[in-house]
Amino acid sequence: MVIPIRGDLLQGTLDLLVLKTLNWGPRHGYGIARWLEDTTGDALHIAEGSLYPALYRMQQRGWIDAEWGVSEIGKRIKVYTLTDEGRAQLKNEFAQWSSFVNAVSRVMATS
Amino acid sequence: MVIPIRGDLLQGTLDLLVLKTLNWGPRHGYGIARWLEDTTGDALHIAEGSLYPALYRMQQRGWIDAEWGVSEIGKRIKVYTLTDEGRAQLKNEFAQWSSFVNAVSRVMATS
DNA sequence: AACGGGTACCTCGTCAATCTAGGTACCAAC
DNA sequence: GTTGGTACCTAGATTGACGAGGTACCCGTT
Repeated sequence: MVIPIRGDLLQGTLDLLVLKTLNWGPRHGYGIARWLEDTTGDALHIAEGSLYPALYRMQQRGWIDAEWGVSEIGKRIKVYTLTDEGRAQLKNEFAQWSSFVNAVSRVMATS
Repeated sequence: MVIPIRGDLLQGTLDLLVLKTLNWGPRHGYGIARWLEDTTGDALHIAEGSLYPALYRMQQRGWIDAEWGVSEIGKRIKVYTLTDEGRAQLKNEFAQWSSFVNAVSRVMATS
């Protein structure tokens, strides 16, 4: 049974997930969503209405670069690449995430 | 060094933390915040502007009961108690949280 | 007497981010 | 010719956390 994950849990983590995905190499938006869903066994669902605004934000912040290209099957795609700033941000966000998970775990583990 | 935790990470998790706190027994709002900050070594900061609205929401949803009382030092306090529904919600939210952390971990662990 | 600081509650307005539901476009398969 | 997949986008609604403010009482210090 797959437990549905509420959207507000994703809040503040979507960027981290996207940055991590792009750390493996350039990818286009749709591909990022598919990759994330695949590697989490569909535990995460990446809504397009969340993803595209997020990609836009991250581009504005200089974390990723974008350029138009063509996919293997001939579709017009926008390919995103991690910048140096993006790599720094990834490191940063992962540290925050770890620290947060750690804190919550400490609470949940109390007895 | 303490890594500051962005507020959006807390989004969707504050309820879980409060429910878990109340699972140890009745507590008042201010006390809940202090307990959470203490047990996480101040990794989490519970803002009152987040906490009190959250308590109100959870009461409306039937997860917690509230009644006025007096603290050990004579202050007027509002004491919250977990309901059966709240206990069910705690179980539910913890399952979702675990599932989510698991999914993110799988992404972050890829190599 | 005045002040700062701790306990304890509350609310208003702002902000940020996700999601739903729509839309466009092309192509392959049935 | 209609469904379904790939691939992009946006507008509006909703939600929740937060900062900043306020009230009230008490204690200890200046």
